[in-house]
Amino acid sequence: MSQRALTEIVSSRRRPTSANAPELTRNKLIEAAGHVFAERGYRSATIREICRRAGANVAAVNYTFGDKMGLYTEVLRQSVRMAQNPEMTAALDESLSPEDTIRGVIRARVRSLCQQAQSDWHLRLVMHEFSYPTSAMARVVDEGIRPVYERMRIAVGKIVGLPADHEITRLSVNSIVGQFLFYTFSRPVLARLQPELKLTPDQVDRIADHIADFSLAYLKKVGQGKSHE
Amino acid sequence: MSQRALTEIVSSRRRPTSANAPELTRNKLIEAAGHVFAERGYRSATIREICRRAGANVAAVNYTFGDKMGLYTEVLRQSVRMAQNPEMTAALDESLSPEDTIRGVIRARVRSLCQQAQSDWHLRLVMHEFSYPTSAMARVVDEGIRPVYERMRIAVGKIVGLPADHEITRLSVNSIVGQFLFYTFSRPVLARLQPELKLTPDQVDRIADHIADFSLAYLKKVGQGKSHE
DNA sequence: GACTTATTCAAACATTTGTTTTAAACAGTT
DNA sequence: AACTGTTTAAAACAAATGTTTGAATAAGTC
Repeated sequence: MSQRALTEIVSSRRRPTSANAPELTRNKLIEAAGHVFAERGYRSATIREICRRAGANVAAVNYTFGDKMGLYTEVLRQSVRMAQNPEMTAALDESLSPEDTIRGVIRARVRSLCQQAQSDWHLRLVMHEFSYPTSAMARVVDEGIRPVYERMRIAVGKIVGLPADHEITRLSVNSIVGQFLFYTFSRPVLARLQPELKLTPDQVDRIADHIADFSLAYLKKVGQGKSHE
Repeated sequence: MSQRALTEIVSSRRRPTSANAPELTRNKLIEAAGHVFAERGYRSATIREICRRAGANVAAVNYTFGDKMGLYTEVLRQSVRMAQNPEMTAALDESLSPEDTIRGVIRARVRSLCQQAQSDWHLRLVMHEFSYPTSAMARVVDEGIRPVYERMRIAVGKIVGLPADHEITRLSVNSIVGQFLFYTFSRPVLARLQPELKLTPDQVDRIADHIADFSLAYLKKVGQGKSHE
């Protein structure tokens, strides 16, 4: 167990009044680790590079988080929390119409593509957890993905006129999710395949609109078919 | 440079008449490496595990392929070749109607999901190259992906009544590709999110049909809209 | 100011891993 | 059988990497 974790248990008061220095290095480590983990994946990321980028000592990770997996878990937790950005939570509001819910979720996710400024690595990290799950995947799915997925199933179900757990409903949600995840997953390939595709903010919005139009065409068609029966 | 590669250049005849032993270990290495690379990714895969699974000596990889990247390149080349299975090449036949082309491509790709028997790792490998590209990515895209992509653009363009390089055409192809790649990428997450989704052969075919129906609803709608103008 | 505690740092450790080396086993040829 | 070239095997190497250690520094408390 890490020196610090031990200390926090033994001493009754954590975080002495001032002295926010440790909290600072802790945050710097998480921020740097996010980038490195997202770029290289868990195994290929090295503690030395993370600490170098964070401007901290090599021992800082083991001191603060116990070990490498402890840091990764913390980064992932942060990442899941960040993925629930205001735009996404607004899209999940129950008062919205089904169509607005779908358009909102798509837009919220796709938009996170072009704001590479800070939270670029969050999504890439979750992506990596998708294809090469570690022990931390279960929590990521349950806390970060399932809520959106469930909400989408309800919205889609209303449009197609089928139960939320109907096979067509589920497959349709998969189709929608697959479309916008593609732009995150395959960005390098996309860059080579369509060099002219620039991810400017308005281009990103056009992509989001396209995905919504593409998806709603099917959903509405099925819904109309059902209403005629 | 590897001992063997050197030999092949110096000696005029490769592959002495009988003596298929080296060819055998070579194939065993590629087969084992495919599994390990697909499971762990390039960096996390170790030569020792590959050789252990192949029943070969640790030095076999460096002897036969020069270095680890040489083996990976060969595995990837094999993988791209395998991805062009008979079903896919049949789907790319120019005489097919646009709709049959699209349905064929989707079906060929999605079907490769359930035949985990042998070629399971091929697709996962390309997936990994998608999200964490190595220097070998360019060839994978140009040889394995671009042909399918171009053919899809033509077929989609015909249905929507727009040029193959129109933005709507391109985005629509992305939407289709994204849908079936989702089932490969996110299989572990999908397993947790929809435990009841079993990838039996007929279920896989239903998924393929759904993706085709889902996509064609939009394409045909746009095509009809265009024909009325 | 002495004492205790928390944090940072440089160095070292132990293990893993890609690679090389050197020799032995094998196969074909004369 | 002797020779030649090819493949395999065991051991060793060198670099990288997660982790630990022990001293130095800072910070708070009496």
